[in-house]
Amino acid sequence: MVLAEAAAASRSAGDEPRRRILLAAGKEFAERGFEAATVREICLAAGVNVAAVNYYFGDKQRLYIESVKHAHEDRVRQVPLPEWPPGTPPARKLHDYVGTMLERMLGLGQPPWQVRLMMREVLQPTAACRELAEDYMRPQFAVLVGILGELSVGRLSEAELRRVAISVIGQCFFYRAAGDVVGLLVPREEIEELHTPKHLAEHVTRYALAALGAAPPLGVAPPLGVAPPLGVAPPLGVA
Amino acid sequence: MVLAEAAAASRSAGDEPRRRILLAAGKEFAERGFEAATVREICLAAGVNVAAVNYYFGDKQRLYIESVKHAHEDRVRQVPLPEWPPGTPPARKLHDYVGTMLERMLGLGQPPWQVRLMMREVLQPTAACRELAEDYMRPQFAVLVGILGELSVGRLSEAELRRVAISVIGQCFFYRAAGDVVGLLVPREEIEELHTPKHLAEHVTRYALAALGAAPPLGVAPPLGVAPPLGVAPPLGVA
DNA sequence: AATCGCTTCAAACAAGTGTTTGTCGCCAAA
DNA sequence: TTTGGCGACAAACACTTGTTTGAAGCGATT
Repeated sequence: MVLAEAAAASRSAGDEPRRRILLAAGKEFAERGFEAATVREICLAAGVNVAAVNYYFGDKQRLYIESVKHAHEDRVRQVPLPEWPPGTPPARKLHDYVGTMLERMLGLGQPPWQVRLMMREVLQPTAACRELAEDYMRPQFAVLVGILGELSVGRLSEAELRRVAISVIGQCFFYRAAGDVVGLLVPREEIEELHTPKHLAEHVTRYALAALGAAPPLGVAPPLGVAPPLGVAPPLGVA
Repeated sequence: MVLAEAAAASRSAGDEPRRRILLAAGKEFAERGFEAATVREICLAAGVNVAAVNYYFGDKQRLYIESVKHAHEDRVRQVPLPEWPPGTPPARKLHDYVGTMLERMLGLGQPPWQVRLMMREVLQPTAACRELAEDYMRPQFAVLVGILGELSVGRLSEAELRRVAISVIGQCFFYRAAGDVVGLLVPREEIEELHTPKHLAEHVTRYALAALGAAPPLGVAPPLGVAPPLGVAPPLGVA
């Protein structure tokens, strides 16, 4: 059909400039922030005319919103949460969860500007992106709280679980957000060796498990790897 | 002396506009970032002429650097680390350290823009402010690593201690940096009750102590307060 | 009174900003 | 072939930006 052809054309060739703008805008906004990024620079990088932004997105503000949404959805699609079969030990779920979160933040396979863009939003949310926080982050947060609830089998209140969840997320967040400063405090080779998503996931998970009494304290037993089965640790005697 | 009088005048009345500019600039830079903040707005808020910025600071860039330094020094002076007498239990030191850090970040007695300004620098350090990171943050970080070393009495390597230290700092950081998003995930009254510097300090400290085996796991024993003596917990039997 | 140095000010500057405009080329529909 | 509309473009628009300028204002010193 001619109509189908036209539609396809307007979505492939026709939307190619639109996607190029979205890509360039994401990088530029991430690196320089909304107000400092210039439409001209974005269009130059995208290889389109200045007027194209107005043509495709209306104005700079709406281009920004589209960029943030696009970046986040892209990132979540790239690194999804695994599906756990019933009966999966909560310790493994936690490990997977933390690993996924860190992979999203630190994963080197994908451009880093996407995360940086999100960081800006977290630090100072834009009105249009609160909905994104509501729609995406809240359910993710609930999953984590659920896992922690399984791990602590009723010993902690909902409020306490949320605090622990924030602690877990905060650690993951910090490794990315403050990466530059961390680089000033830790030897370079240590970062390259130990600050990979895999190693950090083990650390953050172990840290949480030990704090909850679901694993031995740090430095007491070999750190959990992928190989050894993850279960709830034997109850600890309390003084 | 006339000379002394003149010097005093040039440092009190004479530097009053300078200080007013520094104050207004700090707020403006913190809220909008370096490039988005405008010299005109700053001068309007400070009640001085636009040319004053150039007169007192040379240009916008140097005004920014001065603002960041001023804000940080001010904050550190407002909430200093306590002096610990020899023999102070490391668990108490950790509690004090975390409390100080959170008080600096969340303390309501002082304007919040100072911290926000620092957040921007941590997220994306400016060339001129790396020295600040070197001079101020590195020694502070070393103190924390030392405390954690005491707590784990040789069971952890230096690299592992640094990772734990980053975890502790990351949690404190996140409570401030992502405050707005946290507000979307946690009920309002829970924040007002539990997300105070004091309560959070207890949580972060307890979390770390439990992870290191220096306190019972979360939810097993009453949380540590100021009253009960803090010491190293009895060694834990390992499975 | 005259002079000097420091501070303040309104005004202007050149550069860069987001946005709009009118035109031109192109390709399918009539 | 003509027509119509869509997409791209250079040019211009109105505005804001950081910075500079030169002329005062003011008090203390000579």
